[in-house]
Amino acid sequence: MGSKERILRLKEETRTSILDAALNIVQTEGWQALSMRKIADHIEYTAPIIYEYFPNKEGILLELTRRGYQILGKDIREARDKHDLAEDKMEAMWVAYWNFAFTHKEFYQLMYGVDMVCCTVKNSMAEAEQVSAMLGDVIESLFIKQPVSENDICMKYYTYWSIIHGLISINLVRPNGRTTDELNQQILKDAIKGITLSINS
Amino acid sequence: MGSKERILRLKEETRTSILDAALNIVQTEGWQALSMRKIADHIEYTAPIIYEYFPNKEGILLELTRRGYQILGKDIREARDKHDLAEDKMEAMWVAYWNFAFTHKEFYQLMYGVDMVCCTVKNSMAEAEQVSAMLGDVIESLFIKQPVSENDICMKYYTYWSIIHGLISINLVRPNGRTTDELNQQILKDAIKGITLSINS
DNA sequence: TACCTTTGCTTAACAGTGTTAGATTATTTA
DNA sequence: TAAATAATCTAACACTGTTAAGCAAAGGTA
Repeated sequence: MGSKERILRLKEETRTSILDAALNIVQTEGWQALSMRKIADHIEYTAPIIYEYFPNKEGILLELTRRGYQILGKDIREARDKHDLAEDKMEAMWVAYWNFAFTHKEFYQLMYGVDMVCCTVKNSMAEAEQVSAMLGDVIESLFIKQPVSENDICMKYYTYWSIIHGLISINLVRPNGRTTDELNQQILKDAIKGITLSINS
Repeated sequence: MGSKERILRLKEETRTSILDAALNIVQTEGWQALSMRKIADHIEYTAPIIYEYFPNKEGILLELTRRGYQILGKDIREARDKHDLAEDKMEAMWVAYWNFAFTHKEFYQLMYGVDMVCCTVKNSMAEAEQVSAMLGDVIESLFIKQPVSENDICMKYYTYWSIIHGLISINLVRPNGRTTDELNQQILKDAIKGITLSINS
């Protein structure tokens, strides 16, 4: 009978409806609000049936991660194919990556583990501002042309910090990647030198 | 009587012993293993007394964050004071920052929200590797001198990714900072151009 | 049609989480 | 010694992810 296929199709439908519900909850209430019971509420079932479609909560997260990479892949591919020169390709691809991170914020958080918990009060902590003040002062002194605008300091500060924080994140998250310590140190120092040189040019 | 001060000192002691216990648990079992009851076990009390010293769990995390920034501040300050030239200061400070992130991994994770959950299986996901393959291919084509070693591609890939991921992280975590969208786009494109230029020089 | 088996789904429970209220014990004060 | 205060614990609440048992409806078979 054809009912077999209909049932299979229905099962596939509730499977994706679980993923949709999860994404919906995350987009409206944030990652920390995502719970199995809440997903079950959205699809009008009880929590245990979710385990008929996914092994556990992480299974749902993993599938959403896959979805995210599919979207990201499509965006980057399209950006690449819009240009001929490799330089233009490169810039367009990274800009696409950048845009993906903000238009699909929740996906990016899931894919690259950008945690946003306990970051609300942290802004106005004296100790934190002291650190950025020290770095800002030295950056200011790097400029030959004085005085330096707050904007210029800020920009260079974020440039430094981005590449270093990025490198650290990557190495903390995937410590057994294909990069070595020497390679990382090389990238780090090259990047610092590059940014420092670019200040007065 | 002087017992008032002794009691106050004792209270201060258990307060720091709570923080020490929390740090100890995190260092041996990771962030996800940190629970109020486990902290209580370590200091040989029951969970509710922790709330006499901290408003809630986030309060403990916030205090540990403060501790982290104190250590980081000291490290960066010392690195700065070891050099005279601003360029040397800058490099030493960022290297100190880098070293802090790895010698005080748990602190860094707390301070900058580098999540390491659900990153074990994620390595071998086809969709993820497809994305990095696309980017790697274009990077390879950027090199004038052919053939390009796997190492060179890898290094440039991580350089690109670091700065972009870093910029995104910073902007996702603290969206209301002192940076504007135009400034970020400027930093982003400058950085991309800079790395691209550095490939054949 | 009657029975049996399978499927779909729910209820109830377990072990864990952060957090709070009430009771209990110990200590200090009068 | 008696009252007041402080320190601590037990028990509970409302959650979390996850699992086992049971019920009810559907399907297949005689």
